[in-house]
Amino acid sequence: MELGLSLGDNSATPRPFGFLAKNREIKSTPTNRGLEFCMALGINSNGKRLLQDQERDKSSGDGDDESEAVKRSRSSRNGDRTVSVDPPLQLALSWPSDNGSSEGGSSEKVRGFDVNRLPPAAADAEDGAAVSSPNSVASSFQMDFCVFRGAGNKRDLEAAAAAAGVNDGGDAERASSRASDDDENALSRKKLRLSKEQSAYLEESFKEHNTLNPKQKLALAKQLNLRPRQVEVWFQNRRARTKLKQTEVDCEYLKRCCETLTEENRRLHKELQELRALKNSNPFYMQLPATTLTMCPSCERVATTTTTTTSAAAASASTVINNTTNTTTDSKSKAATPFALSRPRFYPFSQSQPPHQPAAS
DNA sequence: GGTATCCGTGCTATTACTTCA
DNA sequence: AGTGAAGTAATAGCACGGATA
Repeated sequence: MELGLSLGDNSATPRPFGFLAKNREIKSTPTNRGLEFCMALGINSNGKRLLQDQERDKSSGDGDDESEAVKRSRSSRNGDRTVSVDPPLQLALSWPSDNGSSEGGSSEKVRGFDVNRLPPAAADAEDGAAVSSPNSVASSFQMDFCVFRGAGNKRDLEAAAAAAGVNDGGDAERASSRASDDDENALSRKKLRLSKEQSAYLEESFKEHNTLNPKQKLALAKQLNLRPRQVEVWFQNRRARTKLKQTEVDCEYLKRCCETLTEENRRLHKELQELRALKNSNPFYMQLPATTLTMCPSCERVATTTTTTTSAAAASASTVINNTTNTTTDSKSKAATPFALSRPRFYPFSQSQPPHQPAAS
């Protein structure tokens, strides 16, 4: 198979960079379907990603154009001060079939293309000379292309720029070497799995602070030989996991709470019925003064006992029932509920201490 | 001082991939 | 070997706050 690479659109009049303005026009032209498969093939680590994106665009049809436009606007918006995230160089890739046939054949080849492998031509193109014509402007763009696309996305661009210092003379080199590091990662994985050491270290950092400032992010990334974006994503996902875990714990707690309250309510209702029945059968039975009731000093609630069989106790029991049914609306009564369980917390870290809970009465 | 815009960041939902039972 | 579930890296989109013009 032979790869034919051409700069600009396929029109007869080559205008090296005119296509940048016409990009979307080209893309939407049915006769240029092959042009969708352009730019960055095998040039750097993100060649794979770009190919995947193009493939996704292809498979999802024109419906994705809008989101793509949004993305573009976002990236251009975010990148306009430093560098454009849009590729400065667009390589139009044509796939001449052996029988010289149609675009169908070319798309078939596209489908058969292993995005995880460098195409031979591209592998040779690591130095940039193999893809572009020697006299073309493209070769002078090669470095920039590698550098900026290698950063991956907007946030990496920023991070890389911050790490290297945008205007420093040696930055391109540094960033470029980073990009080539990414090449290895990107080519050898579809999805990175962090090593145990990396995960453990990130976990340790997360224990100290569950968010990162840019400095910490960069330091961590450097230390773990990861991209800052990866560190950022890891922390994001870690926070999400923590929150999810907490939600599960909360849910479990509320469930238990509900069960306990239901059971207690049932019991008190039953007791109340018994007391009323007793009162009706014997109205003068043991009228004890209310002062015999005990009050919990911490929650300021009247403690009821199952052995109390006075009318006053019945009234008290009734109060308890009313209180328990209002626990969701009245915070005070909620806190005062004798069987109110302290809300458990998911503590991922051993050093974390649960908040102080008042002693249950 | 109020307003609009830009930018960075976090959160959430979702996807895509890997691992394991 | 095939499969579904669980775990998780990665992406996209949105909201919000701070900085600046």
